[in-house]
Amino acid sequence: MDSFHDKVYYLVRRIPAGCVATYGQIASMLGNPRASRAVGWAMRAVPREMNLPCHRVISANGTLAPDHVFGGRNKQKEMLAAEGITFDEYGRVNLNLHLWDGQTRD
DNA sequence: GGTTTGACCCGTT
DNA sequence: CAACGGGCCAAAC
Repeated sequence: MDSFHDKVYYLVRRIPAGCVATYGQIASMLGNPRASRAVGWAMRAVPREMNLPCHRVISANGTLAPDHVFGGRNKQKEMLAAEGITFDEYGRVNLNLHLWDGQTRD
């Protein structure tokens, strides 16, 4: 369990409810700020059976993942909203409000 | 072990 | 301002 994507799962799992993290941020935490793509790769590679809050992982500009990943267009949006995440009129997450500090602070 | 792809990011056209 | 391309890294084929 030392592979890159394994660390991604571990890190994503640490994201507290009501917070979101960006691919670049996670990649940077792993030590590869350029590995944002690899993070996205790990996300699409991880089975949904896993207890992984992938809905809390979004792109740097606040846009959520493509709908086909969650099987529903606003599916991810609903889950985030249920956790207290708010969106702007463009359907994007307010990173300034919910962006994860990188520490579970818990 | 080289090629392809992937839920990205950033700069340039 | 929207679209395109290049670049980065890691895993699957």
